[in-house]
Amino acid sequence: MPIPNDYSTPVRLSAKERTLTQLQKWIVEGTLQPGEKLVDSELAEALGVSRTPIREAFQLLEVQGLIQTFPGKETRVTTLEKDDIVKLYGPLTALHALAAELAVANIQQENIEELRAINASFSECFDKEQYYQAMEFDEKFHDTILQIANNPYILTFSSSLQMHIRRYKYIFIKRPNWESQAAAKDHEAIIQALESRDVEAAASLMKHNLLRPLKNLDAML
Amino acid sequence: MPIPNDYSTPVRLSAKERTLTQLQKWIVEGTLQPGEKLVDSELAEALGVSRTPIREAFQLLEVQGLIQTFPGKETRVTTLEKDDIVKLYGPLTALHALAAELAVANIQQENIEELRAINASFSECFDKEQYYQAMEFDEKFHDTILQIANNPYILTFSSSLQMHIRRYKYIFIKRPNWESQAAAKDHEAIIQALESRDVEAAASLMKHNLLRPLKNLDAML
DNA sequence: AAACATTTGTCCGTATGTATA
DNA sequence: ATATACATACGGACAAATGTT
Repeated sequence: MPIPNDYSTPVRLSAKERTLTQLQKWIVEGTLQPGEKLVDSELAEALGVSRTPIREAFQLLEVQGLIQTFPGKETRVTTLEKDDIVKLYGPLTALHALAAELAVANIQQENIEELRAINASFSECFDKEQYYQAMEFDEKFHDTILQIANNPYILTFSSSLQMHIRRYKYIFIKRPNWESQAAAKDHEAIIQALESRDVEAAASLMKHNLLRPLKNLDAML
Repeated sequence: MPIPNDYSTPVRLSAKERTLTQLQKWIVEGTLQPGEKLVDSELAEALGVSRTPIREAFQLLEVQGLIQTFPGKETRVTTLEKDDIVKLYGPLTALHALAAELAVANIQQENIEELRAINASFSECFDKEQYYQAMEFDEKFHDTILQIANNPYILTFSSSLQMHIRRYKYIFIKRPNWESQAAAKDHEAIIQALESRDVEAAASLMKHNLLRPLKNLDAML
């Protein structure tokens, strides 16, 4: 089990942060439906805080593209077009491929071992049919490479894209059977490319791995 | 000249928006120096609004990476490491290269003409030695291709990166001589690649064009 | 057209937390 | 260690804008 690395941050969370996290979760998981109207005073009462933290969270949710505010009028959860999910994969793939290239320059032996450990856990999840947890290990694998690449812009953008992808998955595909064992083989190939410092291969394999779910998408949607 | 598509939004700007725009400008142009402490009550008085719009603008400035808030403690303009400018160019290049690829699928004859017109204006600026305006036409050229690519995520991320690049230029390079005539030739080559729907060439030429300023950077910093 | 209801936008007072003497 | 100063976090009230009856 991965150790949460936000342990150093104080347990004390501001009302704004709690509100933001909660609303993100509700929108991504579909509790708050696409197109649903959000009234800050209602949410304030529901979450036991004043309107201020709600409005502050709204600001951030809007730049993340999860809600849309019509100034002076209303605030709504953004709608989703089923076909637009493909628009997420282009930037995601480009950024992760770049991250793989950058990671080659920075990678250490301990990184290799960590990636292998994560991928082993990922693979085990299929035997146990724990597909949701598999998804989390998959994300952890990719996040680790982003960390090694050491570029804050890639990190920020990727996590934003990842959140939207999760939302699409939750809304349009209800069952958590998104991962295939083939992905574990992809991961091992990526690790080997990093290990042998093969920039081209790392980028190319990364693209291939990320585009894999796109192939089965038509069948699932 | 394209018609700004935010004309439908009322001329009436909220205090929050005015505040945000003003603070962005001050930070990017260096009026508010890197590391400078920001006190909401002071800015509120200076801008003639209350603390609320200031705080709301702070939220957005923080996710844009222009300021950093230490909750309950203080708020400061983010510092800049001169060497970190190269970290901006990786993602920027990857996203614009992807945009060029996507634009190939969507491009129309009128787009070609618009791009040629923008590039002509860009080129003229050098004869007049209007280097600041040249930069604006250069950005307009690239923005137009992003528009044609029609991917909202690329658009958002690129504009964020662009803002940071402007900030680096303002802080570390004072003179606005960042553009070279060679860029105009790059642009024409890109246009031809788009016109002949050559995906590979479009992406490759785009990368080359964007990385050009990076070569002269050492001399300037 | 005008008054109303609803919701967002703004202001300011107070509480809480942090740093310094 | 305690007190004090200061800045931020939050709350509640009022103002402005929008849509409706």
